[in-house]
Amino acid sequence: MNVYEQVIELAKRRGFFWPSYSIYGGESGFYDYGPLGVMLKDNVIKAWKEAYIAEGGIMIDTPVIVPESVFRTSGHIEKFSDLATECPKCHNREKLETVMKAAGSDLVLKSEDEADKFLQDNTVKCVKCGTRITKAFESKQMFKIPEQVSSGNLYLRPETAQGIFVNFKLLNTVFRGKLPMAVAQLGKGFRNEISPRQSLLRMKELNMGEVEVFVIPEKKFWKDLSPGEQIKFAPKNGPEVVSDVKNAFEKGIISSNAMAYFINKTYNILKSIGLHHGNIRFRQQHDDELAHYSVDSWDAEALLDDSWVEVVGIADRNDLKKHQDATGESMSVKVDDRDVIPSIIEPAYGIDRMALSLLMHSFYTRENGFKVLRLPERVAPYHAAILPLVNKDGLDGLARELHEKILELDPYVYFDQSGSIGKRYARQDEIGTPYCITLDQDTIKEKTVTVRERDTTKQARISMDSLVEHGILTNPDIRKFRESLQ
RNA sequence: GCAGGUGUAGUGUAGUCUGGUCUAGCACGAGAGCCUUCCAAGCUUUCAACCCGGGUCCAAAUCCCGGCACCUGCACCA
Repeated sequence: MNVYEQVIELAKRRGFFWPSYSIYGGESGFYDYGPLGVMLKDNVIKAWKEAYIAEGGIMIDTPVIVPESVFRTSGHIEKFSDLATECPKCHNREKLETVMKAAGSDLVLKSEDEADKFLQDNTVKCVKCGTRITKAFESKQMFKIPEQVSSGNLYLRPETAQGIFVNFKLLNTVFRGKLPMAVAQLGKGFRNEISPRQSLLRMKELNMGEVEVFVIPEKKFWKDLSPGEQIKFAPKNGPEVVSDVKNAFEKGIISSNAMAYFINKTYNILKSIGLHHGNIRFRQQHDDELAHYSVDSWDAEALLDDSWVEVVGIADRNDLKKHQDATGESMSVKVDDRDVIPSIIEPAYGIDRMALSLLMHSFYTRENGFKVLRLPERVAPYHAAILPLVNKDGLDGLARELHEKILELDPYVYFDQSGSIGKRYARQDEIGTPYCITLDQDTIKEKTVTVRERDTTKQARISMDSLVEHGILTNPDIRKFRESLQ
C-alpha cells in the first residue's frame, strides 16, 4: 500500500474523512469530514487566516450563488462551457474547435444545435482514427441553478474571487483608500469535474481560501523581500533552481515583488501546517495551461507518493478592468493624483488539498508497524490526552478531575481510560495527538504526572499544578521538555 | 466520459473460478467486565458484513444482466 492508500484507510477508520452518501451507494466527487477531520480542517483554516490577518489582510464573506452577469464579465461563461466532440469509434475526445480546425474550418459555433447541424452538413473526422464525427455536446464546468427565482440565471461559484472583485470599491473604502490591499475569502466553490478522483484532491464541492492582493500595476509591489528559506522553483523557461525568494526575484525568475513575496508566504504557511520542505516546490505554469484570466501563475505543489499535486495556485490576473467596463462602475483608486486600476496577485489555497497533503506528509509507520501522524501541534485535532495508568487506587477519579480543570483552559484535550496504557498511547499516536499526560502512583504522592511526546515517545515529569495553571501548548514545563528533545 | 479491474462487519481479509453444512470464517477494532504500575499483554463476554436492483436455478456471496462506487490508464482539471 502506498502512503495515499494508508492515509485513506486511516482517515476512514479514525474519522478524518470518508466518501459521502455511502449508504445510498455513494456519490462520486463528494467527501465528508468526520469528527477529527473537522478539527484538522479548522486548524488548517485558522493557520491560513491568521497568516493573512497578520499580513494586514482583510476578509469578506460573499454568497456561493452568483448571477450569470458576473461570470459573463469574468469570462467563465464563455470559457467554462466548451463544445466538445467524441469519436464514436475510438472515443477520443476533443474540443470542437480542434476537430473543426483540422477539417479546415475557422467557424465559431455557439450552441450544440449549431454544432450538430454543421457536423451533419460537413465531413469532420476524428483527428486520431479518422472516423466521421456527427455529434457535439456541451461540457459545462459550472453548476447552473435550474429554478430561477431572480430575473436572470444563477450559478454556483467555481471560485470565490469574484465576490471580492465585485466588492472592490466598498472594500477599498473600508480600507481607507489605500493600496496595496489584500482581501481574503474562505468558502466553498463548485466545479463540475468530469471524473472526480483521489478523494479530497478532486471534489465537486471544495473548500477554498482565496486571497486577492490589489497592487499598483507598474510595480506589483507588496513589501520588501527578505531572503527566506531555500525553495525549489521550476520556471517555465529553464531548469529547476533552488534559491531563496529574494534571489529568485532579483534574478528575474519571478516577475514581480508581490508574486515573490506571496510565494514565500505560501511556502511558510504550507510548512507551518506540516508539509515537508523537500516535498514542496513552486512550478510556473506554461502558457498553454494558464487559466483564461491569468497571465502568469506559480503553483505550489506537494509531492504525494510519486506525483506532484497542485495545492495552491498563485495567479497574476486583471479582473477589475473587466468589471469596470461591464458595469460602468469605476474600479480605480487615486495613487499620487493618478487614477489606477489595480492589478491582482491571487494566492488561491485548496484547503482540502492542504489537509490531505499534510496528512500524507505527516504519516509515518514505526518499525513495529504502528502508525503515527507527526502533525504539528497547531493542526493536531487534540493537543493532549489524559490517561490514568490503571483504573484503581483512585487514579481514574484523579485523572477525571485533572481533565475537567484543563478543559477550562483548553477544550482540545481527550480523556481515555480504556485498555492498556500502550494501546492508549498508540491510539493517540495514530491521530497525531502530540502529548499524553499519564497519572501514576507518584501522582498520588507528589502531585506530578508524566508527559509523553508523540514522536520520540520520551517522557518527562511535571507538576499537576503547572498543567492546571498553563494548559498544554503554552505550558512552560512542556515547552522546556520539547526543547530538550531537539 | 471511455477501457480494464475491483466491491464480504468500522478496518484488513477467507470464501467466488468449480452454486449446496456459509446458520458466511479469521484478525484487528469497538463496547461491558476482570486483571494490569508505562508503550496495541491476557481472560470472559458482546457488537458488526456478502454495494444496489433484476434474472437463471430446487438452491446464489458465488453464474448472467443493469446500475452505483472505488482503483489503474486515456481524456478532462479554467
